[in-house]
Amino acid sequence: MAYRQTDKVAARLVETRAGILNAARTLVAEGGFASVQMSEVARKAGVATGTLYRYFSSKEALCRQVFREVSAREMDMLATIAAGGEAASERLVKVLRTFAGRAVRGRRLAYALLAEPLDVNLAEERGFFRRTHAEIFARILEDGIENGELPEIDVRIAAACIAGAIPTALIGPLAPQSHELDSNPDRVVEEIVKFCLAGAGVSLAAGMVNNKERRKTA
Amino acid sequence: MAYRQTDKVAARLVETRAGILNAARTLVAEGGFASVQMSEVARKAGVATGTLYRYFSSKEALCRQVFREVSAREMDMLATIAAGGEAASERLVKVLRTFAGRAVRGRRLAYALLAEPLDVNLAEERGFFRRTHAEIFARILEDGIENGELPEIDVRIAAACIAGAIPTALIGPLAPQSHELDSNPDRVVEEIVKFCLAGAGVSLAAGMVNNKERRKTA
DNA sequence: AGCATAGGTGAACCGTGGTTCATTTCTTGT
DNA sequence: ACAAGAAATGAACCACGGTTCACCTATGCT
Repeated sequence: MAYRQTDKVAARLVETRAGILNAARTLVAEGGFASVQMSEVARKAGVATGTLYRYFSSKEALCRQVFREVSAREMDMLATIAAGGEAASERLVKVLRTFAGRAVRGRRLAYALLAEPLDVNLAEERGFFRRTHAEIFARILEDGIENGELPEIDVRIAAACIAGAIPTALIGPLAPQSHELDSNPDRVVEEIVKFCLAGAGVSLAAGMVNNKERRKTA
Repeated sequence: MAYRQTDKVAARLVETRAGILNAARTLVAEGGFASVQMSEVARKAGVATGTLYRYFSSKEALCRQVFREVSAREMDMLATIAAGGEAASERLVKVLRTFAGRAVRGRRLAYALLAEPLDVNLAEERGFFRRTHAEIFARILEDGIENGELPEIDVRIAAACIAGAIPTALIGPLAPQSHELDSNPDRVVEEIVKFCLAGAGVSLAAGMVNNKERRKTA
């Protein structure tokens, strides 16, 4: 025999793969998944279109991977907060603020992940993403109910409401004008969070305390 | 000259047009806008594909019209309730229940109107539809704030939250299983409405009173 | 150097489904 | 009945963009 893949080559392959994902991710962040064209991805990654198919079996597979990588970061972030040791209502506030805050700031990407029309294959991926959100919310609500911080509500439904309210109020046709979001993102985020907290039965007073971070509460 | 359109013919044209819209609407209700194919519409309407283009300049135009007709009915319904003379919180409860209730019962169509991935042209139409919802909610909230029934909140944002929470909690990946919705739609609707009312600051007690329709309240 | 094999290329291919248009059929006035 | 124009037809057309594949280049071993 006369050829066996060496480390150097393997490294280059990894790099190329990363480059392709990178190019695709950039395109998504610029114009959503709909704007991703294989020829464009290839151009941006500096390879031929055919090459893409040596790394990903199809456009769908590529987009899926992009979706996963981008959404994983978001989910981890929320999961970390949710796993913290604070009181349920405090964790809830933090999670909602983070979720909403990141969505406003990365609106284009948030749009792609949460609201953009996309075909069934990717919709599955999004389904997972959103269900994970809802689960995170639901678990915190459960905690809160268990130890009496929150009233007894259907946590699944409340979680779904939250997971729907936040993106809708921040991105898409019902969101405030972009310039308002840019000039005053925190106010809008606070208002949305307030709505969701109230919906879940968190007393507003408790929410407000968190606003200033425990001062002399503990 | 030798031909001038007569009433009989004009009537037939109107009928054919209606037939086409009807066929298209049926297809939408069955499988969403994505499943609409001109050839299918033609088959279902009993005309040739070419004929469609004598009535609608393009597929987009046809779908747009279908969207408008279907959504107009829904909007009117809500607008009528909103214009009623009851107290703001009562009107709010009614509007939310109607919105959610109709969505659960006509889930396939609601999906097409509210959640299905569709391309930009129709997305515009949907934008109008959703903005109208939000406006209806917002106006009621304003009324409530003005006469002191409700706390002072940002009505635009609250309205957007509501308009996002309800569909998300009822259709799509975060909704309860279909069989649960079928067997127990009212419970789910009530729970969602409760969340939204609480979010908007309607005291739960008031909401509950309405549940039984004023008994001896007034 | 020479061979075997992996990796890369990009122009051509192809399925899909909306749209067109030359032709046919129907309507109406003379 | 016939002409003149309107309406309907549906097979052919076309654009689009993902995918393929025959060919080329780079790499590693002897």
